[in-house]
Amino acid sequence: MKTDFNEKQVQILLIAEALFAENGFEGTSIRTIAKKAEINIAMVSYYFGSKDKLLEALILYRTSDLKIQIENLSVENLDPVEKIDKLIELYVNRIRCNKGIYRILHFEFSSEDRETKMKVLNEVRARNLKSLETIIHEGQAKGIFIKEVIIPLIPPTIMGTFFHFYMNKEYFKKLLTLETDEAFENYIQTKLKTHIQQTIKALLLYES
Amino acid sequence: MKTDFNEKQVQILLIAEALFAENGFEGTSIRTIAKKAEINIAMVSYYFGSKDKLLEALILYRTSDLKIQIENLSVENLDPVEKIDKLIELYVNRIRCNKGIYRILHFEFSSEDRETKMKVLNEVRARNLKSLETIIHEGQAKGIFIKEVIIPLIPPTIMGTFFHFYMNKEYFKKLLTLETDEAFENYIQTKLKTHIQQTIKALLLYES
Amino acid sequence: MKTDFNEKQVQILLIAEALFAENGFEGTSIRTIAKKAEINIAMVSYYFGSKDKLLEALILYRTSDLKIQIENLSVENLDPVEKIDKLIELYVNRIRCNKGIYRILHFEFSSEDRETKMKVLNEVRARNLKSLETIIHEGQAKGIFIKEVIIPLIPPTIMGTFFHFYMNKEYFKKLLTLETDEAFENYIQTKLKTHIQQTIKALLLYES
Amino acid sequence: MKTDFNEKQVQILLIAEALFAENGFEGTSIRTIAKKAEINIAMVSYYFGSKDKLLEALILYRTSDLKIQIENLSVENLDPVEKIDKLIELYVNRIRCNKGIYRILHFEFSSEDRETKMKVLNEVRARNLKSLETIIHEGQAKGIFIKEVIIPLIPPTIMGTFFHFYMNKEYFKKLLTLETDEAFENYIQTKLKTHIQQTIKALLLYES
DNA sequence: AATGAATGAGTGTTCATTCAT
DNA sequence: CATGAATGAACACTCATTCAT
Repeated sequence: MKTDFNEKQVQILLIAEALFAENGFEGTSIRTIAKKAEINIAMVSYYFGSKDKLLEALILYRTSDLKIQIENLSVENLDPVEKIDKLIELYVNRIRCNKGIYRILHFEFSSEDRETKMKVLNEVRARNLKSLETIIHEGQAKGIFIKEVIIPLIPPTIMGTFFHFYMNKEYFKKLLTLETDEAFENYIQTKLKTHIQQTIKALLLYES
Repeated sequence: MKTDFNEKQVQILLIAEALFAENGFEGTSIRTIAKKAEINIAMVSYYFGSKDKLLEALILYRTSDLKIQIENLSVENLDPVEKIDKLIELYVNRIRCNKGIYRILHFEFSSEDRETKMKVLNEVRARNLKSLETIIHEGQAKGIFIKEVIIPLIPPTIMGTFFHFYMNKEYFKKLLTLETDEAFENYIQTKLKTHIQQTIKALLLYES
Repeated sequence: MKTDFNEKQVQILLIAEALFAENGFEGTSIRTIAKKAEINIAMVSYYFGSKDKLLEALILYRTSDLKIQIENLSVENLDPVEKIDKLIELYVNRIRCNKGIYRILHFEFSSEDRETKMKVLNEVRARNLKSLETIIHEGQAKGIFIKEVIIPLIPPTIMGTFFHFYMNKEYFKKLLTLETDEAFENYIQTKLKTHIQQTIKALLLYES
Repeated sequence: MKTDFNEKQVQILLIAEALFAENGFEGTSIRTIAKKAEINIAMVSYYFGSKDKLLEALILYRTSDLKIQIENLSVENLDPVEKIDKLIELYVNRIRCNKGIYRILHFEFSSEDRETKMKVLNEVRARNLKSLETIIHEGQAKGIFIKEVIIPLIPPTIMGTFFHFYMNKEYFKKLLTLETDEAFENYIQTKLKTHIQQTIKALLLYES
């Protein structure tokens, strides 16, 4: 499976990503993509084989991207609590910058058999989880973090909180009186991020 | 707007709900619904007017259901921490029993203009938030809960965690070695529920 | 074939006629008729057998009506020119009052095989033509009317003028600055009627 | 708005015209057109966008045709009476050659809101009316034509007479003992045309 | 006698895809 | 290598009609 795409293919992928994120996979027609990309309708099938293949290509393109973004936190000279903060900040930023593909990955594929194919995605998840585990185990070894915590359930809390907030944008804009999209985005980067950090830290630190 | 549906209508609604939850609204055709419900294709339009109206009817049917399920927690003679536990249990159970409609409501309509129509949904959300606020304010007044918490961000954490877990079923089944769907369901009702309770309680109780 | 209809049937017929006249036969659905008549959808089929049969019933009902409306002009003690005036007035009024059925008869069925069935219509036409011939022959005998005229082409001029005007209602309303439908109707009864009378009289009187 | 159509489009337009003229717009399905044109059902939408647009294209195609046919009568060195004769001959010939589209235009759009969109048609009508007015005003100025005439009611008389005759073909064939369609067509070009000319001239010349 | 429920054929339209050039 | 033309299947929906009650 090829992972390098030419200029035109990338252009199509980016537009497809935006449209998929906006209207969903089923809600986006090849015609719409072609029109927005100012290319012929046949080009999508020509370049990617089919609409499904286009999506797979998009995931491939984006997840290979994700790999590069991941840095190794454990080497940094920070205490575990700071590392958690940092990790969540990284998480949030990464999702924020890749909302399109994340949304697609997490909502278009839920409960589909396609999921099994998503090796790349699973690899990313596995690495993320590994990073988190390393940090937490370090904190637990140092007696800072509690032990009664199910680590695999922490990423769902981080990502779930983010997505639930993001996908109910209009509701929260109204609720929190965020007038513009910029205000909403800004809220995510400040208050929401802090909320998630605070939540996870509390979970790890609070001895019940 | 009618809220009572006859037997056949309910049958259609239930099948539609399952299919919408499984394949999304756009991904589900009237034909599929009709075939599964063993009715004529025209019946959907006949009973509900259109596919859109069917969805609205489904939401109406389910949310009128939700209203009834809501109980008043504040009157119970429990301390705030127990109330939080109870509320989350209620939350989780309600979502669990209405996964279909919840998924539709929270993910199919994200960023759609239809959202504004969803008064019922907003009412439910408002009531839920109100209950939560009441409990937390009580806890804060008693000096049990911390004050540095953004209450409207708590439901996203509860629901987001649940949904992210639920919508990545296959991944977590593999990760947590849950062989069957029953095991998965059981995990939600025990471990996941506890994780969410633990998380929110920590958030409210941990003085940083 | 029965020609007497009960109260409910007549009600349906009248509403159907209005709708057919407005939107044509194909453009009018049984549902629309049923809704406007505030009866069950099945009633139309129940009372008349089918939509086609309804139309036939309507034609039957109206043409048996038309028969009665025809009066004998020739006996009246008027000079031929006055008789022409009178005849056209009668023509116009009759068409005006039966626009629906006339439109259907003359334009919905043109070139259809059903035409052969339309014995009643042909009888009416024959009688009308006979009346006209009698008057014109009388006028010609008296040396008032010219002889170089093809009598069977006169009804087309009368009816054609009327219908062309009526069926391009919106255009003529704009052209003649007739603001309301009432103004349009009034224009027909006054100016258009006079125009037709003037035209036919000129045709009969003008020696070229 | 494009007015040039390729070979295939013209083929479709011609078949559509025939079918629309035969069975009306509503009475003609895209499938029927496609079948008769031996093309795929989707081609109509593909070429024209929609059934409505197909009709608009047809009107455009035909009326742009009409434009070319129109000659400037006023410049010819004829007296007003001759000009009227000529104009009517032109009228009749044009309608005769474009019966299909004329029938559609005049009977499918009666009293519909679509009518307002039909700018091209209105332009043609306006131009025709203008030509007629010019001639009549000239005749009136020369003291040949009477002044008591409502000019906008003359086209309805011309066209109405023609159409009423044409659309009741079978009736008139029987009445006038015209055995064949050719005889009928011939009658239109000779007797009917003359009748209309005679009628309008009489209207304009007869001083009551 | 009258009707609500239900049907299957048909509507216009859009879809992803293919193919000849 | 790229594309405009074309396709057939599927879409939501409306139609006139029927049938059990």
